Amino acid sequence: MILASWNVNSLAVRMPQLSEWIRQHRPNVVCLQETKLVDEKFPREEFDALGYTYEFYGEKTYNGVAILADRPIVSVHKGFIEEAQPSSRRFIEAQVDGLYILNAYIPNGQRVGSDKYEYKLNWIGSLHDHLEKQHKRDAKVVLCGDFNIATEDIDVYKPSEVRGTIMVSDVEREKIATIRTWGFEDVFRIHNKGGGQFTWWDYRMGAFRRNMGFRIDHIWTTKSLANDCIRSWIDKEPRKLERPSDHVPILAEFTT
DNA sequence: ATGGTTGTAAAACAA
Repeated sequence: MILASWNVNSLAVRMPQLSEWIRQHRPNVVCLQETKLVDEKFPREEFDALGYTYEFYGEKTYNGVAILADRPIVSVHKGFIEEAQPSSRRFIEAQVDGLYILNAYIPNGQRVGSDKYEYKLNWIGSLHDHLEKQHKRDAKVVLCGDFNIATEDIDVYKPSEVRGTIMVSDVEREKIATIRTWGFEDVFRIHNKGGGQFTWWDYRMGAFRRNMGFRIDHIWTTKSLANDCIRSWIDKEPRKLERPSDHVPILAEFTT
């Protein structure tokens, strides 16, 4: 089974690219973030035509997540049981082929020390509570999505330049480490030991051309599923298209 | 330390 995660930064704008990309790669499960669509506007017919089932949790203008699969999606839950603050639509989970698929769009946090940074930390706390209450670390669980955190220095283009700033600050790294130590492994990192492999480049300053990137989109799995993971990779190609998302897809293949 | 760009939506705000 191949699973992909992609922050499309507006599904309305990116649908033609996503549709073509799915046709080319036919991943079995696709987790999307930043769909920026109310549920009424979710492009059901286009995914029907592609032969995918879907579950989505969207809102106007901001956020929004979705799970697509080429097989049935069951046991869907939208949002957490309890959240630090009233729900922005950033989390959806479901079961596909007996795997628990958790799709997260972790808040960006804007600036270290800001109210939004505090919200980011609290949101991750709510995710931890949710895992404690709803999941078992000995089950086959995938947590993927846009984490908005580069977990190690090799996940950024120039650590000395960005140290302490948003997505790399120590406090948020420690916070996301509480999620990892709950019971996850970073399957991309298991299969790719080197640096310079990124999933996001700022739209500004020719960041992509200069490879000024960050690895902030992740696929983490529990131990038993990590043992089933035979490869994981990033597809940079969509970032080269006209009018790209600022993120690219990350994928993982499981024998499961 | 700002500013650069994109998306949404109609002036800022989020990223």
